[in-house]
Amino acid sequence: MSVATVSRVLNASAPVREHTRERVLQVARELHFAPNGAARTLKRRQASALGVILPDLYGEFFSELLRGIDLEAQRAGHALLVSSSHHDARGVAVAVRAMRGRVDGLLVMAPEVSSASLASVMPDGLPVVFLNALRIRGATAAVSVDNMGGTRAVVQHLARLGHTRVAFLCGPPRNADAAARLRGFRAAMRGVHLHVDEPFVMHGDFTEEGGWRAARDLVAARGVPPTAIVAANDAMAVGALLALREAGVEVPAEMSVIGFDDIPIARYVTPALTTVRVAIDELGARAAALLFRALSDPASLRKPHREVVPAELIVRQSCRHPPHRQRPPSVSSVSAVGSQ
Amino acid sequence: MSVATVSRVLNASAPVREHTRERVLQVARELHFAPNGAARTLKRRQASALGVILPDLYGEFFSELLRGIDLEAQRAGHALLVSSSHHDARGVAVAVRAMRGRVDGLLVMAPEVSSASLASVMPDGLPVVFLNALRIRGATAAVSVDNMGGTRAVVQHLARLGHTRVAFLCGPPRNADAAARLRGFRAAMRGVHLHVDEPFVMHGDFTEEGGWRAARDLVAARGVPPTAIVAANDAMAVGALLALREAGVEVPAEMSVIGFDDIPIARYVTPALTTVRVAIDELGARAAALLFRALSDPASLRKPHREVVPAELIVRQSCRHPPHRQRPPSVSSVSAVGSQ
DNA sequence: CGCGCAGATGTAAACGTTTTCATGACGCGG
DNA sequence: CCGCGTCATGAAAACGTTTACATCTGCGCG
Repeated sequence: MSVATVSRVLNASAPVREHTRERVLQVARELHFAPNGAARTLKRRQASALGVILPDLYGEFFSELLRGIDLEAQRAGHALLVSSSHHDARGVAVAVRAMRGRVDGLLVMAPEVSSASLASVMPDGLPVVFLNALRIRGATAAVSVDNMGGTRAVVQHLARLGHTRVAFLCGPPRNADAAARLRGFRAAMRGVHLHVDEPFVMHGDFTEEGGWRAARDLVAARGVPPTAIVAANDAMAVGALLALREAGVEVPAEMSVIGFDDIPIARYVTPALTTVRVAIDELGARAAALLFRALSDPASLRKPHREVVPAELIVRQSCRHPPHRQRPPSVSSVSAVGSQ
Repeated sequence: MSVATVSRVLNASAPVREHTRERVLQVARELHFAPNGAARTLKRRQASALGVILPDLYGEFFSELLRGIDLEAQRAGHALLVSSSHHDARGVAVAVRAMRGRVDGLLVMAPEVSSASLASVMPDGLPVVFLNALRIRGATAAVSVDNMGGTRAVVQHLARLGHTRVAFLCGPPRNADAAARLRGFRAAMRGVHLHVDEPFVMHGDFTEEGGWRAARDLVAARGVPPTAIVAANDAMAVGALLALREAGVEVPAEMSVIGFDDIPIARYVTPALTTVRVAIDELGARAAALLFRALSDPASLRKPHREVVPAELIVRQSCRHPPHRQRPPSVSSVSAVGSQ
């Protein structure tokens, strides 16, 4: 029998007489035959795979993200071609080139790469959905976290508790999420008529150690300390918690700490971390779903599409009202206490 | 100019005159040309990709594993084709078939699939390295964690502290790691001449909730309780910690708890969890390295090769010597205290 | 009884590369 | 001046599928 018949049997793409069908299947089983994916992709012009380009794979964030993507891809019968450790535009470009012809679409997360250079390395004719990226020039789709809303919730929560001197621990300078969270913080502080003390805006890098260093410096600095620290992510908040404990500053009695992301660890630190929950798996799933939509309806990519996954405040034990000012007893102090 | 020349320029596979080379590159840039991966794979008979088949993607374990694999694959210029959620033999078979012709080798983790059925679904002619699997029949390679050594260290630690009544929280019944850890526990207990009380061997499922349930039942049971709980993984140990706190049992004063894996959370729970550290990323990296070795030297797959990554006891705060027996004061009690 | 038609199967082209072989140009030694 | 080796390039086959088209076999209907 001919290769064509075999193909028809295996794909059920055309009627084949029962007798020959059986024989083909039997022989296929005997020879452990499995079709060659590359040839199939080449001919069909569809790879049944999605390319995923990530800056890194370290930590729970990426694990969750991948899980969300995989869930959606699996449902559509697609595999995932994953490539990580691409921090700069060149790295992303290399990864994209390597994926050409082996995937049907691309999910790209490169929070540290500028919008312009990202757009310039994207292949034409391959649908792309960006994750957590800066606003991308040109007609593209993107899914991102509601960083502004999340930080607004944080600031409003602290303001309600009575905090006025609030410090902010930034993420890496060129990171899109980090930048958005700082912007959100500033805007929200304006919104509740609070002043942002510039020395209270500290540099960090999204790592635990960075948070630890920043908090250590903060409590060591002279001058009136803040009563609350807002970290741009949970890892830094956890580091800050550690530094504060080492410095003998009690949380939340003397200092409130609040994070962002709600990584699993947040529940387990002492005191449990008040933070902003982001459904990271949903971020991935939504991005994948968006990509599939673009695949089935290429016209939908014409107009830029942007989705935002919500960020929700999770109140735990690391925030409380600020401590009373420690002043020599006086009329003004008493009245301040009385005003609570 | 011809396609052949273009191919030679892009791969630097044969001398091309400088002038034509320039021209080819220029045009390629203009057209944003990128070679088609499927066609390349088909012709070259090498995909520059590794297939990774996992049971799941949930939690830090897989994130770390993938990171280790990716690190090694990246070094060799290979991409990763990831497929997860394959718990049974059929699921693995489907994934394997889908990867045929798109990868150069396979990394398979299927701790719940029996060795025989796993062997039967593996394609011939494609190198495979198993992760954390039961002993596979036939000539294959595998990398696994030193579960026996890890549990031995745990038991010896507890024995040194003076524990005699030790409970064990099993993982899922058909899971290879879970089984090995239980076997290791029993063997080690025999090794230190301690009796394993069968009611103290509790069923679990590697989840936090499973650990919580088991610990709750344990303290609610009548009879003399154990003085230490060994969990087959950290997630269950964390759940047990929670259940004990809820039941008012103090850890480590009244009960010691010890885990396995050293997931990041372990450091942050209160009390910090004593556990066994496994370099999960190394597990992945070693498996990938082994696969690459097999690729460059197919003969090396002839003889089965097995690697074991070490497991190291990490002492934190969740284990202490057992509490003194609470008996009505008597001569024997006093002498027991005196004997310490 | 012959023609057309439907259903089953074979043939061959095409997908986009890589690579072998052939061809042409060129310089050099005989 | 010719033959030969070397270097650059073109032509074409091959990789393993899918699929449009051709072919063949019956069968029903005019």
